[in-house]
Amino acid sequence: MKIGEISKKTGLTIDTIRFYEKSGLIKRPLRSESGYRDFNSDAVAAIEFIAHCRSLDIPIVEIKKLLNVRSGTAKSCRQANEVINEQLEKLRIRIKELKKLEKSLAQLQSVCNEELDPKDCRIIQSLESL
Amino acid sequence: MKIGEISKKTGLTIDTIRFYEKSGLIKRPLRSESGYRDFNSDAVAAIEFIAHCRSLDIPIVEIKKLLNVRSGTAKSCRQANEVINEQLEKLRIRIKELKKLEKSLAQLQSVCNEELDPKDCRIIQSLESL
DNA sequence: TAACACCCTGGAGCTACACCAGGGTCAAGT
DNA sequence: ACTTGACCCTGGTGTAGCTCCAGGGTGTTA
Repeated sequence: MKIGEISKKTGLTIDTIRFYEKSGLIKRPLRSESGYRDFNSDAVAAIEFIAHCRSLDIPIVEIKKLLNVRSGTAKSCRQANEVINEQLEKLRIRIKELKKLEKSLAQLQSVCNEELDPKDCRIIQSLESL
Repeated sequence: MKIGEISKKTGLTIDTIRFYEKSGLIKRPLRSESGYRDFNSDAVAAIEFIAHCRSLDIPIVEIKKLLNVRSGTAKSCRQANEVINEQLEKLRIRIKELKKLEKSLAQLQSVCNEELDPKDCRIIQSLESL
């Protein structure tokens, strides 16, 4: 399969797929006579695997670990568990942070919703001291 | 005030303050004979304002708009309201996305918490197809 | 043979900084 | 006078995960 077909199949852009190759996430595919990349079905499956991981916002370094488990390079799936656990923990922390931010911004939003002279805007005033 | 003092006062790193200067967020300060930056109290207030905005995760381009309102360059505070509204909206969308992600990851976490042979790990299996 | 869709490489740009090397400055202590 | 240590300077590189671009080759169809 050519890169454009993979792109359509996975929803990743062509640039992204090339980027994954350059980052060592996927093996360098065979090339046609004209130099076009030619992906076999294993490669396609790997790329789809990666796309699924990215849709869960798993960072590339972590995906590499998952790929090691997937390929059987790792002897157990412990690393996969670790990756998911860590990601989930970070995500939950992040959500808490964002909720705090939401409160702060909502508070800020509430203090002025008119078109005042800048000097009188309580948003700006609040941001001075907070 | 020298940059190190500002740094301690605001909690921003020295690099960050220099970065704000380079990005045009703050005016270039006067220099002492030896070439050290020397910030006056207006500059300090501006930097604190920026620090407060960043603590709310407002991006630098948006902070520029707020600074225009703050300085009275804008005639009303409409832009400030817009910035806060937009940020809040984006934030709420982001929180929703992250909650979905959390569900997905939690689901994934639940399917395997052992040390299995990689072939048998349901985390990996799930990531194949999703 | 022209048009058009597709592919290639290498490099720059994005965000908001952090970090580094290599060098100057300044005040205090000996 | 000299050294030490804390501070400051500039310019450049690195981070994550891509996106976009220029300048060029390839392949198929009319």
